[in-house]
Amino acid sequence: MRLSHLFARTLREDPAEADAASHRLLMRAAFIRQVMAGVYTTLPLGLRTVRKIEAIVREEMDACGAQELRMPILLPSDPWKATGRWEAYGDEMFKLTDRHGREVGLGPTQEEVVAPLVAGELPSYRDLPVNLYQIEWKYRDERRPRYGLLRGREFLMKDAYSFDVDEDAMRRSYDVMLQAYHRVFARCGLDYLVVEADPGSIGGDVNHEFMAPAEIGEDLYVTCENGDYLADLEAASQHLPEAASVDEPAKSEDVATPGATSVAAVARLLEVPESQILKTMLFDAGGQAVAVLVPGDREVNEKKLARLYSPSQVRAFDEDAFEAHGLVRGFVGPQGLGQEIAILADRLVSGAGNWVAGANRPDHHTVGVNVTRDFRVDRYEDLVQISEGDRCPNDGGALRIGSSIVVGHIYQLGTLYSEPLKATFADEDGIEHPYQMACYGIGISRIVAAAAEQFHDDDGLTWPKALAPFEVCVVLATRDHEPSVAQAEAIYEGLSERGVEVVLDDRAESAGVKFKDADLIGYPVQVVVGKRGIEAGTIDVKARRSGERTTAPLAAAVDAASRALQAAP
RNA sequence: CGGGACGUAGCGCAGCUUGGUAGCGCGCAGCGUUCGGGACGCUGAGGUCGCGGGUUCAAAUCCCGCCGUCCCGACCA
Repeated sequence: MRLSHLFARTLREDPAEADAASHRLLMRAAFIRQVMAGVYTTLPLGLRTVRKIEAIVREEMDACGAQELRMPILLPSDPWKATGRWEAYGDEMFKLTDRHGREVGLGPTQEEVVAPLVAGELPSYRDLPVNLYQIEWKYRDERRPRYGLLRGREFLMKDAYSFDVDEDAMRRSYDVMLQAYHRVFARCGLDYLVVEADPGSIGGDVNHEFMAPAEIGEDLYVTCENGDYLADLEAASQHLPEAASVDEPAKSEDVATPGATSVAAVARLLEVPESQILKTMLFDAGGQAVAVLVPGDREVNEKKLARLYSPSQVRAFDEDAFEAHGLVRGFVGPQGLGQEIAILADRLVSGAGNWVAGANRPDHHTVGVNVTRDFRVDRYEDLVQISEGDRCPNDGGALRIGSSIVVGHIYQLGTLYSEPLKATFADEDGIEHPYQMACYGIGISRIVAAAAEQFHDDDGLTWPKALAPFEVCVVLATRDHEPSVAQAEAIYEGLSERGVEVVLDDRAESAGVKFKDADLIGYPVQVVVGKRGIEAGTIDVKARRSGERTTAPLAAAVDAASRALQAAP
C-alpha cells in the first residue's frame, strides 16, 4: 500500500468531542470517524486492525472446534419474550416495528436465535457437543455511550455458544474456550487478567471476565500487593481485621444534628471519625424491606447484596418507601426497626460498638448505640465494597484496586435459555432434555480501543505488531532526490516479497509531516530513506514502541527492517 | 433519567457581556522557494453562525422552545 492512495487523513489537533486517549488517537490517526453518539465509521486503517483481531479470534475458535456461522441482526421479538429478555433488556434493546406492525429488535446478543436454531438441527444426544460462533455487529442502546469505541451503541463482537448433554460436558466445553481465550488475548499483545466476576443480567453460575488494565476502564478489580489474590471488585472479599477491644457500652442518648443527613456532615458536627458512624442503608429486595448496616466510612456493595436475594431485584429505597415505613431519610438508625424489615450487617460491624446512628426522627442522631442492647442484627454478611488497603483474604497483604476494560466475558448458562426456549435434545432413552449451554463473548472493536489505551505515548499509538494496521512504514524523507525514491521503492518491494505488511509513505509531504504521521499511526517499525543516508549508503530503522533507532547499510535494509520487526513487541 | 458544558468554514477556536459589513490558526487550490521531525512567501476558494419562533429599524450576539455532542452521576455484557 502506498500512503498517497490510502484513504487516511490524519488530524493535527485533538477532536473536540474526544476525551479518552484511545478515542482521541483513533480519530487523529484516521482509524475511525464519528457518525453519531456511540456509532462510528471504521476507516481503512481501523478496519485492518479489526481484521487482524478477527483473524486471531477465528484461528483460535476454529482450532478448538468451534464453527463459524452468521446470524441475523434483525430479530423477531417472540423468542425474546419467551426468555423474558424483551422486557428485561428494556430500553437498552433497540426495538422497532415493521410495516405489518410486528415488533422486531436489533440483536444485543444472540442466545434467542442460536438455541432454537440448534434445537431444529441437532435433536439427538448423538449430535452433541457443538460450539457455534459468529463475528457480527451488536446493538445496545446504552444510556450513556462514551469514550469512543469503548462503549458504543454499535460494536463488533465475537459471540460463541456451546451446547452439551450435561453439566460436566458443558464445563469441559467451557474450559476449552477458557484456554482459547487466553491464547487470543496473549496473541493480541494485550496486558490482561482473568477474574471470576458477577454474572450480571445474562445470568448463570460460573463466569470469567478477561480484563485489560487501563486507567480509563470502568470495571474495577482487586489484587494483593503480594500477587496472590485477584478478583472482580463486585466479588472481592477481605481478611477481617482483629476485633478491636470494645469500650464499655456507653449510655445511649440522642443529640441534635440539624441538617446533617450525610455521614461526613455528622462526623464533622459531632467530631467523631466516620468509621464510628453506623450507616443504615435501606433496600427493597423483591418486596422485602432490608436494612444494611455498614461502618460510615464504607460503601455497600449492591452486587453482593443482590446475590443474597437473587433472582429478586434489589433496589435502593425511594422517597415513597421511606415514607411507607415511617423512616426519616438521612436520620435512619437500626434501633427499634420492626420485624418486617430484615436487618443485615456487614461482618465489620460485629467488631465494634458505641456507634453513632440515626435517631429515626428528623435532625437527631443517637450516640452510644450497641448491638443487642439497642438493636438487633438478623444476619452478618460480607456486604462492604473493598477499599484500597484492606487485607488480602489469603495472606493479609494490602489490597489494591485497579481499573480495566472488559474485553471478554464467558458464562456457564446451564439451561437458563434452553429451558424457556424449549430447546431440547433426546437422550439414549428418548427423553427430552434442555441443552446445557455456555456463551462466550469477545469485544472485537473494544479490543481496538483497549489496545490503544494500553499502547500509546505523547506522539501517538504504539501498537503491538499483531494489531498494527501495517507492520512497517517506509518513510521517504525527501521528494526530489531520485536515488532515494528508487531505494525506498526497492525496500518497499523487498519487504512486500518477504510477506511483511508494509506501507510506503510516498506522499508529497515534508519529511516532518511523514515522521509525525508514522508516529501517530503507530507502525511498529519505521524505515527512513533520505538523501542524507542514501548518499552515505545507509538507511535508518526506528522501533516505534522502544524508540530505538539504528542505522544499517543500504544493502541490508530489508534484513534490518525484518530484524527490527522480529524484535518488536 | 438527574447535574454541567458546548454547538460559528473540513478541523481547532475567537467574536456574544454592551445588537450595527463574520474573523483567526490549521487544512484546501494556484504560483514560487524549501526538502531528515507537523517549512516559507504571495494569491485565492470556502460559512443558511445547530434548527424553529419571538423582541428590534437591525440578531452569531437578547428571550423562548427544540435538536445535537461531550463530561459527571445513576445504570450496564
